[in-house]
Amino acid sequence: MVYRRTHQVVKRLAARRSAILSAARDAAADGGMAAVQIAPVAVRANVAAGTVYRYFPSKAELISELIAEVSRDELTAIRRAADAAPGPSSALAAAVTTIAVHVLSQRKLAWGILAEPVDVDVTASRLASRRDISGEIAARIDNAVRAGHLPAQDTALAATALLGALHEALVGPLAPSNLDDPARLRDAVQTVTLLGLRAVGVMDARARGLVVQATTPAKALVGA
Amino acid sequence: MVYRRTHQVVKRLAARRSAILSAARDAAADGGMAAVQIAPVAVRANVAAGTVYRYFPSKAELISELIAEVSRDELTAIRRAADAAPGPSSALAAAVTTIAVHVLSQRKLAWGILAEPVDVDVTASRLASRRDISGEIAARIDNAVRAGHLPAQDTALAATALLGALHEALVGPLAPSNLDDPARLRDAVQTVTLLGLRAVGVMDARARGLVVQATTPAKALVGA
DNA sequence: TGAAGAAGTGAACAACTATTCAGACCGAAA
DNA sequence: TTTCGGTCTGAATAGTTGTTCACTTCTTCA
Repeated sequence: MVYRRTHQVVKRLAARRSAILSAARDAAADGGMAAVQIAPVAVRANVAAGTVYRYFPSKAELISELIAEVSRDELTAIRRAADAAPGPSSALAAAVTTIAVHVLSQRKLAWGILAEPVDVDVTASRLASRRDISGEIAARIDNAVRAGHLPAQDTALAATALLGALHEALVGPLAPSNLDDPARLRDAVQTVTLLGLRAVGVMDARARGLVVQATTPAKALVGA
Repeated sequence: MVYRRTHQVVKRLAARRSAILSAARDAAADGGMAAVQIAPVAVRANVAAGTVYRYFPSKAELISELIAEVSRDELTAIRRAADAAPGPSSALAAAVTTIAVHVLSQRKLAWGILAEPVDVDVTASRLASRRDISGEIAARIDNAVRAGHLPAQDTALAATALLGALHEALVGPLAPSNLDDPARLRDAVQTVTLLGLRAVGVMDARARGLVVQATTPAKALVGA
């Protein structure tokens, strides 16, 4: 009398799991990580608190998966943008711009994923998230160096610094306030991208059209 | 029958207050903000838990003062270093280097002050801390711009980005690991300072001796 | 249709710490 | 030395949330 999960049940279970994860993501996007509490998330997902624990062994695990998921999406977007660029320098510019735009369009989520205080230990998945994205940027810098567009440098450190600059300038507590205005937002993205590119040795990004060019396609994402 | 505090008592009270604050600072330097809990801090300060509340209305207030104090010290050091420099560009370099060195020599404390999760709300004092230090850097950038050494730019945003880069690269979770080795540490400080200066438009900081020059006096601080 | 096992429920529990407060202790004035 | 307000103490309190578990509901299969 073996009980076997019907295909339908398997699907329902998967859907429920993903509903819980989505609920957590929505909560984080709304109110930051502080809003990711088991009871409220359960309500959003239309399940009971106990049910969450049938899918995730602990809150730490839930948040870790949330971070991993967001991070995965981010990485995909970065790669897509960079791969579409015509050369290594503009690929780097596109990657940086993509991050800037994403981060700005979901500021609370970004802050939550990156740095917001959480009451459980999620350092491991935050570390992984940073490592993945920083690694991607480092690779793009490396490409530009190899192509002779940038001076040789410690690319890993440069990538990390670049991300730190982006995040602090765009979602940190000192970030400019009126970024809801699309024009200002584009300005901020441009300015910060320019700073970042100059830091790694790009000399005249604006003149060469790297920044503006990279900004244009990404701009659409803000509306979405 | 007016009870008046003797001068001696006043002094003892002040000493005790400062002992509590120091204990909190030590705890933070040892184990980050997580270690700043009322009971352990009280033990370090040789008082009972309740006594802490005769000096600080809440844990939030205690930590806020801690942040303000560290921030004040930091600002003083930055100003001293910058004011001792011969010109605006090297003043900027000196300021940046000073921050880098300080942050590295007290990594846990820096991380705690800046970004570590805390269970009480200290956003206001963190914001103030950032604003003060970022403001100082912005002013130094401004000086260099006015002197014609740097291109015109949004100095506030640049300063914020610069600090973000410093922090992420030096105390963030992706910071290089073997910074206990003094040589590596100096390398990291140099590299990151260079990046930061390039970002704001300094073209050949290393060639012009800005970075090395600024590093040398600050190096002594690491030992202290 | 019914038996057996899986999944879902939500109120109760547990653990962690900031905070309180009634009483002990200390120091200043008489 | 006595009195009395200020100061200190630390065990008890309180509030917050993650987590559990006895029970209900649903699903599979004979």
